[in-house]
Amino acid sequence: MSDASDAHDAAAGRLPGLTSTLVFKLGTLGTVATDRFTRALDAFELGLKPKHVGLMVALDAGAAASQQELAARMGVAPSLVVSLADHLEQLGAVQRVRDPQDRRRQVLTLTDEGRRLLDRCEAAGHELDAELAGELTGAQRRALTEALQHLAAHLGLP
Amino acid sequence: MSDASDAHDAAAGRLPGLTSTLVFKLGTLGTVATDRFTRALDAFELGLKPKHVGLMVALDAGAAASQQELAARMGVAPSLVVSLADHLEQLGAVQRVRDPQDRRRQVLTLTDEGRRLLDRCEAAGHELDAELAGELTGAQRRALTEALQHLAAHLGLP
DNA sequence: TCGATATGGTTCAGAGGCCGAACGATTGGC
DNA sequence: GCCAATCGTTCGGCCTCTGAACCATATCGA
Repeated sequence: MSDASDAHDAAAGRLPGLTSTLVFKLGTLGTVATDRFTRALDAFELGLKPKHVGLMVALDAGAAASQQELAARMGVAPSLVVSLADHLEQLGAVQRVRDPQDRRRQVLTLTDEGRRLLDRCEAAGHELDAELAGELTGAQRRALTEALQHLAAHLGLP
Repeated sequence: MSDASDAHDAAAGRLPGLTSTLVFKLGTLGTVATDRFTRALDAFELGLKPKHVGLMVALDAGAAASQQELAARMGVAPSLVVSLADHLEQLGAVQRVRDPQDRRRQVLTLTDEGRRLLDRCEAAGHELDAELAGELTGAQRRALTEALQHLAAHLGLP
């Protein structure tokens, strides 16, 4: 990890710097990414925020789940899931069904409309990918995706 | 990017999924990263948030700058820089000096105390890096850092 | 069977972060 | 020497998210 820029910093009497850190890079690039994604969603004019999409992804990922389970998966307060689900239900993207086995639980499922919406989000995601990583070589892009995949897996994320 | 998991999804009648997207990965991992960094800063008990560190990094990166320039660099409203600088000044990490050439401008500089503080943040960053990427091979980690570097450079970030 | 306790969902008030519109101080153009 | 532009600051408000109530339902124990 001692590359040319580090050597330059050292010559200037400085440490490598926080900017060479993984957390820092991930943090800043993460904000940029969600920022752009937010704008792309705004273009849909459906009042969607990244968290709405996060909920749909969580729904799509596993078996039908209660709102509490979803909140846990998303690392978010259950009360937030309520409002997210409210909005998605209003859009017809999500369906709330009382679990007959336990009538306290609301089982959320993605409707066909929700699938279509999620597909649109995915398309937007790919566009942004091209925009972001357009100047990376195929190999670089592959390495990046793979490394991020490892990281996510290591942290127990989707 | 058609790998095994994509093939699996396709077999299940699904598209590759938003989760295979770069924006999505960057977004989620970015939140995790800033989340952990925030907690690390909390341990300092100085009331610091990632944006404070961002300001210090911006100060450290270039020549002495006015608050407007810093706001532009950080992609943030000038009024926010005021409160960030207020707090850092109160900690003795930053110094405000009126530019004699243009007495409207406040020139911010990092004090020695600020440097020490920034070093502590960097140390925390490296700890988190070890925690995050501990299970990656050296080559993977190098590839990741390099790719993120490319991305950041392409977007005009530090 | 019935009461006590726990759990899922919802509502609501409020904390926290951030922006945009004002405003005073200072500058540069004419 | 006035007028417009610019810098920093203050302040009001929006938006997001959480935690504490609350009702409905379920489970446990006697």
